[in-house]
Formats: sequence, structure tokens, C-alpha cells
Amino acid sequence: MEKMPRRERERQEHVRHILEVAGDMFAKRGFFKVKMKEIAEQAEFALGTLYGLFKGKQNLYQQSIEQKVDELVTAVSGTMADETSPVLIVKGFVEAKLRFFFENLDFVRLYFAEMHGPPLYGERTLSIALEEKYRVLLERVSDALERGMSDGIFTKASPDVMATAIDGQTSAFVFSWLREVSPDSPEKEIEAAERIFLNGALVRPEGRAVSDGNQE
Amino acid sequence: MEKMPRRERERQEHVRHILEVAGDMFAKRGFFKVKMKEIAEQAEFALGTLYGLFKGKQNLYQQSIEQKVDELVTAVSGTMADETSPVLIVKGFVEAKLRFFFENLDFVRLYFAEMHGPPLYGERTLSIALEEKYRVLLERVSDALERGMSDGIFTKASPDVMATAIDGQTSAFVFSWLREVSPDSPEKEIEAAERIFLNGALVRPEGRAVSDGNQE
Amino acid sequence: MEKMPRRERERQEHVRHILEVAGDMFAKRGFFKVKMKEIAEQAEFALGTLYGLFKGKQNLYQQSIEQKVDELVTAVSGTMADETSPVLIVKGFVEAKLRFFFENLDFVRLYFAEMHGPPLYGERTLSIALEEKYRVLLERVSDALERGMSDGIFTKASPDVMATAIDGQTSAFVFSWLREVSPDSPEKEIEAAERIFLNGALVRPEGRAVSDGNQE
Amino acid sequence: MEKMPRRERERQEHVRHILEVAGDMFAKRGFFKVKMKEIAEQAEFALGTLYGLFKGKQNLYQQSIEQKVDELVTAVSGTMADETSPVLIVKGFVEAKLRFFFENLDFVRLYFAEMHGPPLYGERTLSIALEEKYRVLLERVSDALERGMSDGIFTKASPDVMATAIDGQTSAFVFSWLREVSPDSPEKEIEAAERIFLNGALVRPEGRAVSDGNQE
DNA sequence: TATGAATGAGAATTCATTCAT
DNA sequence: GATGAATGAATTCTCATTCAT
Repeated sequence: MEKMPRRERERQEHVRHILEVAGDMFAKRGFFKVKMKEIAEQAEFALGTLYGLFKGKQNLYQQSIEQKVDELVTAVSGTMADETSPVLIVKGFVEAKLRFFFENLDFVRLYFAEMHGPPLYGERTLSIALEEKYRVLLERVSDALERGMSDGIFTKASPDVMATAIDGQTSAFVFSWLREVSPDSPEKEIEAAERIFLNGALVRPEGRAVSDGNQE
Repeated sequence: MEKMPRRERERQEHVRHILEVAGDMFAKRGFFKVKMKEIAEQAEFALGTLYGLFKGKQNLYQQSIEQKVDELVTAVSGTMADETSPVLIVKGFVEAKLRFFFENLDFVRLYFAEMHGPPLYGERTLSIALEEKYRVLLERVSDALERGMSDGIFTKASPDVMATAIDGQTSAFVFSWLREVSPDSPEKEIEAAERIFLNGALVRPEGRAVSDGNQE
Repeated sequence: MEKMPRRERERQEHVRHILEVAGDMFAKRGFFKVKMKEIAEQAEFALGTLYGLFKGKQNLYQQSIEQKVDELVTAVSGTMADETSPVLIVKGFVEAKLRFFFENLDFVRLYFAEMHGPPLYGERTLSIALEEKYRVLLERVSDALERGMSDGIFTKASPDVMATAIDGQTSAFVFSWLREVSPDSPEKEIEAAERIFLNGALVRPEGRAVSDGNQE
Repeated sequence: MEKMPRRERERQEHVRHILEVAGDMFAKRGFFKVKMKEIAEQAEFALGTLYGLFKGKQNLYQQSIEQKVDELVTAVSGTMADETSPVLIVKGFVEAKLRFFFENLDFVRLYFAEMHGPPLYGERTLSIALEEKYRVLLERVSDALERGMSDGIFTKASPDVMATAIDGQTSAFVFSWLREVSPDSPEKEIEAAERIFLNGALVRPEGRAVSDGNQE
């Protein structure tokens, strides 16, 4: 009752560690530039050990991405689940997504390349799997938007299209970080993304005196 | 005085043709999955000929992307240049960008993977070059936004941040096309992108009665 | 005085069992296609256990063949030992050899490949060992033939050459079984091998009226 | 009209040369012990060249065997075709087969291992192909035997079984050469194989007075 | 003694690039 | 210039064997 769990625990730990190391390397240098031998060295295991733990390079790659996407989905879902008001759910999505990518900037390259780039191997299997995981988040945003629309908070429009828009907008801020040397906080972008999106989506825009017409 | 120009003209045509063919292949299958021999066959040239016209695979790849980005920049710049009003310039950007990517959907994968993905070769040279080309467009949008702000048309904010936001939003619609089997027109997305962005950016949102002030 | 023997008995049984299992696998799929791990699984032992019982893969392979060849030699020797007349000894050889291979058809491939094929490892050690074991049988046949020649039963010729001939002829019938889906009895071939060989070897061919008697 | 043939001629020559070299190596050391790099070195080509000319190691192996079997079949067929009398056809088979293998002793190991040994790769494709090629020869022998039987020259029996017997007997003499250091001529074995087989197959055995003729 | 995870040398194959024709 | 056969460095994956538990 102690032996089997030990072995299994170690195995899990090794897998997790290798996935971590490999994920970083793939993110920084891309699938084809990273050699299995390098991953083994970096992870301090023998080459053969990698093949005992993963089916092959492709499998290691996919798992390293899926693991991180699972983390992303968990983090963002968690934040959204804490809120009930439609506006706060949307804000929660923006905040959590931006914070997660800010903390995992290297992963950004991998994620977007895999989601929208040419398939690494013949099949688009991986990107489809990732889309499915991520779609859960967009659906929650979409639901919140729809609810907000019936409540008269958001302007009426296709909630899916609106979700796509806010998602793309936040991604754009993530990309902007890739261009900077070392962005030091995601706060400014979080604020901007929320403001720009909401002030268009809300029937009565936040913090803007719309009452009078003569603002000049 | 006739021979050399003919030769040169032919050469240019060959280069253009190969770039076209290679660009398509890279977009569909990714840099590493496409073999030089296949490009040669597809372009109906001998393998050696490719090496007479291009320095190597990497060079061919870069040129094929840069060529298309030049087309994109030309197309979008042209459309924006036709307009003078800030709002119309922004709308022009959205329309032209969406139309171009709609017509070159395969290229989308290549472009975004190269812009935001891990570097194919050690250096980020290519993505920097592409960013520079593309930045021109964003700067025009930014300028228009800034002008619109002083004119009291757009809410005051960092024009660069605003430009990033509209750019990301439009990209999101492009990505949504990648998921669809065969989107048949970009019109709906053009309209949505403009509406969502402008109704937040405009001091007096289009088609919305802002007159009343009693929202407390 | 009870414990050690039990241990030893178990060990012998394990060795025998593994040799049996491995022999079958090698016969069906060849030395290089069979993996040590598979043998371990099939034999229901851990991989490391195989290395406690055998020096390595090559050793396991050799032993598995030698074991079966010992069985062959024992079976055929036994049958021949029951007879005294030269003709019956030769018939005994043919019958016992054909029956043994009929019962161990898979082993046929292994045996002949190892006897006449390219050496699996650099050295021909194994095939030499097998030849030595098998030679015993051929010598008995040769002796019987020689005795039969002095007795005027067999035509005069080199008994070794004759032994080679009858041996090859029987092997040919064994090979013919390899081509059939599932031969159901070796009887026909036993009869044919004996008849064809003897009717040439005997001064007075069986079942043939050689009416005149004055050949003495 | 000169260029294409030159290239093609060279290619053929290269293929033939490599097949020759590889065949020898496979025969002496077996499929798995021979490395592609060694074949390349021995044949004085670059490793990659082998892969331009052959699909892979397996393909190279199969072709090297099939080429030699074709030679064997051609040689033996040719000899048999020169004869008309059943007895001479059978003798022709024995002589030509023994002479061919005597001249290609190394190939013997490869041929028999492949014909009767465990499959090198999962499938028995190659051995089936070889059997088909070789069967042609056995069928000619069988036909000759059948004709000889109706002519009253051979004892009545299944001609296929008889063909199997003579084939196996000759093979046995080939194997005996493998055991010798350097057999210097195949003559003795040719004579022995013919004598042993025919004196059993002939109604009136050679060199034996079967004086009476009235066996009806 | 039994176990099976870890090891790493070794091999097949690929493919960008060169260069003789 | 155009051609494509030849090159060989580079890389993935396999599997016999070891050894700590």
C-alpha cells in the first residue's frame, strides 16, 4: 500500500517535470528546433527515459501544450465562476486571461502558433483539441453577454460575435507584450481592454456622462 | 538592349511564380513539412534552379511571406489613403484588412504564426521585418485616432492602445474564419468589428440615443 | 536438504518454461523481431528475471534451439536404437525425423535457418554446435548404410554421401509442409521418402519384381 | 537521344553494382548485422545515394535476393530447355542447380534462410515471391517426371512428390559444401545426386541388370 | 531473488545543398 | 542557365542490459 503509490508518484513527478522543461523549450525555440536529446539533457534524464514516458516527440509536444491550456482554462474559469453579474464575468475573463498570459509569456507563442498556425504534422488534431478546451471559456463569456443583453445591460447583438471581439482584443494586448522587452505589469492593458470593449457594449457606457449633449 | 531585359523579365516572372507556389505550400503545411523538392515539382522547375534564384529554403520562405505582407500593406494603405475623415480611415483599415485576409485565408496561418509564434530559425529577424511593415498601417490608424480625439470624435485615450485594440479585434474575426469550413463573405464581420469598436470609441455612439441623462 | 532442492527444482522449471516460450517466439518471428521484454511478458516473468536466469538474449536464443535439437536427437536416436536391421534403422531415421518436425513445425524454420543461414552474430558457434549434435544421427544412418552395403543389401557407395542424400530428401518433405496451410499427417511423406530412397539404394528394390536372381 | 540513355544506363549500373555488393554482405553476415552505412562504404557511394536508388534497407535486401534467384532460374531453365528426354531434363536440373550454387556458395545461406527461415519482417512476402520463381523449375522437373512415367521410364508415383525429393536431395549436397572449407568441384555431388535419385526412379535402374523385361 | 525504470549506444532514414554535365 | 544525382550531417527512436529497491 506504499510501494505502488511511490513508483506511481515518482512517475507523475517525472512526467510533470519533463513537460515543464519541454514546454519552455518548445515555446522559446519551436517544435523543430528543439531536439529530444536537448530536452533529455535539460530535464536531466536519459534520452530513452523520455521515450518510456511519452510516445514520441509529437506526443511530448502536445502534452506540454495541453497541460498549459488546461491551466489557463482552470485559472480563467475559476475567476469567472466567482462572479455573477454579466459585466463582472466579462471583466473577470479579461483579467484572468491577461494575467495568465502575462505570467506565461513564452507559452503565448506556442499557443497561438498552434491554434492558428500551419499544422506541425499533417493533421490539425491538436489545434482542434485546444479549440475545444478554450471554447468553454468563450461560451461562458457568450452566456454572460447574452444574459446581459436580456437584462438591458449590453446592446443587442450576436453574443458569439461579441465574445470573439473581446477575445481578440485581449489577445492583441498579449501580442503587444511579445514586442516589448519586459512588460512589468498587465494592469494597464487589463484596464484598456475592459474600457474599450465595455464602452461599446454597454447600453449606458460606464463612467461617461452621456446625459448632456453639449460636452464641448 | 533587348536580350537582357527579356532575360530579366523572365527571371522576375519565375521568381514571382515560385514565391506564389511556395507561399501556398508553406501556408498549408508549414515550413518544415514542405520540402524543396516538392516546391520545385509544384513550380515545375528543377531543384537546382531554385537555388539559382534563391539563397536557400529559409530565404525562399521569408521572401514568400514578405511578398504577401507587402501586398497586404499596399492594399490596406491604398484603401486608407482614399479617406480623410478619421472614422472612415479606421473603417477603411478594418474593411481592407478583413477583405485581404478573407481572400488569402491560407496565408493567415503563416502570417500570424510568424508574427507571434516561436522563431523558425534561431533569430527573430523575420518577425521583426514583418512587424515593421505592418506597423505602418497601425501608425496610420493611430494617427487617425489621435486626430479624431482632438476633433472630439473619439474618446480620449492612448491612440496606440486603441489601435492595438481594433487590430486585435479584427484579427479575431479572421481567426474565426479559419474554424469555419468555407465562410462565404467577410461582410458580417466587417460590420461587427466596426460597430463594436466604434460604439465604444465614439463620444456619441452611432445609432444610439445618448440624449437622455437620467441614468442617475 | 529440502529447501535448496525445491529452489533448484523451481529454477529448472522456470528455465524450461522460458526456453519453451522464447523458442516458440523466435521460431515464429525470428531472433531480431523478438524483444526481451516480450519474452518476459509472454513467460510471465519480469525482464530482470530473464537476466538472472540467462546471460543475455543470445544465450537464451541458443539454449532454446539447443534444447529442441536435443529433443530431436533423443527422439530419433531412440527410434533408431530399437532397430537392428540396416533397412529398419534407415526407415526409423526417416520416420522419427519426419514425425518430430511434423510435431514441431515452427521450430523447423529456426533450425534450418540457424544451420544453413547467415550467422546471427559474427560467429558460427551455434551452427557448429548444432551440426555436432545432429551429426550423431547421420553417423548412425551412415553406419547402418555401411553395414547394409557389406551385407549386400545396399548398393555400394560412400555411406556418408548416401546419408546426406536421405537426410536432404526428408528435409525437403519437411519444407513442403511449411508451404501448406495445415498438413494433417506426416504418413504420406514418410512413405514417399522411404520408397524413393530405398528403391534406389537397395540392390533388390522393395515391391518391385526384379525377376532374375543371379546378381550375386 | 544520347543524354537520357546515358543517365539511365549509369543508374542501372549503379543499382546492379550496389545489389551485388549488398547481396554478398547480406549472405555473409545476415540482414541485421549489415548496416546501410557499410554497404554504402563498400559500394563506394554516399549513404544517401542508396536511398535514392532503393526504397530502404528491406527493399535493397529483397532486390539483392530476387536478382540472384532470377539468375538461378535463368541458368537452370536454360540448361533444362536444351534437353528433351525426361531423364536428361532431370539430370540437367540437378547439374545446373548444383553448379549454380557451387559458384554462388555465399548466396546459398541467404536463399535457404529466406525460403525456410522465420520472416525477417512481419510478412512472408519475400519467401512467397521466391517460391513462385523457383516453383517454375520444380514444375518443369515434375512435368518431365510425369512424361517419363507415361513413357514407362520412371516408376509411377506423384511427380510433384518425386520432384520435391530430388530437389531436397540436391539441396542436401549444397549444404554439405557449406560445412567444407573449400570444396573444389561439384562433380562428385552431381554424379551422386543423379545416381541415387535415378536408380530409384527408373523402372530399369542404370548400371543394374534388371534383366527381365516382361513386367508388363 | 524478483522487479521494471532508467540508460545510452546504435541505426535507419531524411533532406537541404552542391556541382558536374 | 538549367538540371537532378549525389552527398552526408543530423535526428528520431529502439531495445539489450543494468541496478537500486
